[in-house]
Amino acid sequence: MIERDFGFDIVSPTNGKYPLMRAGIIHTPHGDIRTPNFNVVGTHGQVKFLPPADMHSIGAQVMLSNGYHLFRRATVISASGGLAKWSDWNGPTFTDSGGFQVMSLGSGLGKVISVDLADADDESKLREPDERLAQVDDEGVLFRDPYSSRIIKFTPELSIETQHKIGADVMMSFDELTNISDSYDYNVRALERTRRWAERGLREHIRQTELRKNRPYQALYGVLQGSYYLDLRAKAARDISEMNINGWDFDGFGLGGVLAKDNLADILTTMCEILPVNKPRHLLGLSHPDDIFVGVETGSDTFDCVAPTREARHGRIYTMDGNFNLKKSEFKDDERVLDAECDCPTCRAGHSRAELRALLKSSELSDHAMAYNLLTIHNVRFIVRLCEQIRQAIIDGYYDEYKQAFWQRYYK
RNA sequence: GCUGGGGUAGUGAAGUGGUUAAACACGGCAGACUGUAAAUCUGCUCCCUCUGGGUUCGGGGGUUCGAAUCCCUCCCCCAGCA
Repeated sequence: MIERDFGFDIVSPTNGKYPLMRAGIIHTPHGDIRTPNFNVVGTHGQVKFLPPADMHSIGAQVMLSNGYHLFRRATVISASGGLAKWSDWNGPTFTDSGGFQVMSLGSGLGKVISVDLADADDESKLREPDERLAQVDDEGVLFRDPYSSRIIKFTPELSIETQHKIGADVMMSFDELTNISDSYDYNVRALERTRRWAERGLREHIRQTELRKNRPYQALYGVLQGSYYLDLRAKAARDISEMNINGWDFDGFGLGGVLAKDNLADILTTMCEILPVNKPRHLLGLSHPDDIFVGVETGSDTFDCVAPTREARHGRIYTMDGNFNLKKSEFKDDERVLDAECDCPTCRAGHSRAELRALLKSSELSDHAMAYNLLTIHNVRFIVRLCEQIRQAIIDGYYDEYKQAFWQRYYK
């Protein structure tokens, strides 16, 4: 049996009001991750407009990339010593499996991801099968690149093999994320498929781990689906946490496809009550403050989301008093920094809203790049700091007070 | 002064006798964004009492059933020649 250079320690006292909530430390070959933590998304192996030095300067702990997007470069990354070294981030890394793309390039193509239960069970909202860039069957997913027309058949085995080549500290099992409009019956079938894919992925993981004995151990998280159906969520939690092949099981869990905002707490509670306490859980794809609070309270340890980086580029700025759109004309002559209390390098350097707005709206590409960098630093720092403060509040026992104070200002 | 080209939304422009002029692009204003087909996407952008109605193609006049479009004249811009 191979030594697993991966572990999770809970460092917070138990909390009666939130029995599932915890602060902890995830140990990886590239360093410890203090949780709760926001993992910054760098799909293609680097965070857009946030180079490694900036990542470090704002206290980011993890970069999360994607095995699907890095598929063609996996061999090069492997030869360069793995994702952490290749990207020059040199810290802990996660990779996603490509499972999200089953939905984003498939049934939900071209649409904003719906989190509205009004769209639930309404199959008319689904993309027509022949228009999709991702076609699912039991074997795997056929991805079509719209630019090159290249076709890749992604299977659980290929996803895991690719993620092993990329060499992130934590990998995700290949799952099928369903659309909120998919029917219950479809979700039953998709969940069973995801369960079989998890098992195939775990087998491949064992094989790859033994093949790459000289490399640092890469943890594999099993991903749970089930849409907003609590019975399916419970089944997923049992199936994935009980999965065991020759003594091998999952090192942690990815909570996937949690799109229904109205139902978030119930979905997460249902899963985390069943999952073993001593393994870390990653809540896939969410980062709005209210989602993080709910996630933390119901037992999630790490988070990731494209929103802080994408919204920064689009001029949506996070502050303690809520968000604002920097592109609005009212900020044209606003000499204040983005957020008076912010400790990010952008705010500390005194960049004003007026200046940043001008850069963002400039016709010069180099000005855009400057604005994107400064704004991404700010937004990501906001979410990273939120997680740091939540962690401290959990450990020191004032979580509820912290949450109330934050909530009253942010959602006033 | 002469010759030629041209004046159409904030800007650049399509339209060159006949469906309701203003397509398209940029700019402007607002919105969206949750495991990144995203430095993206959507809407609005002449005026009004706005589910409708009205005014406009540099100014004036003319030809015609009908003119941004043809003619005359004036003004302005650009190029060349004096």
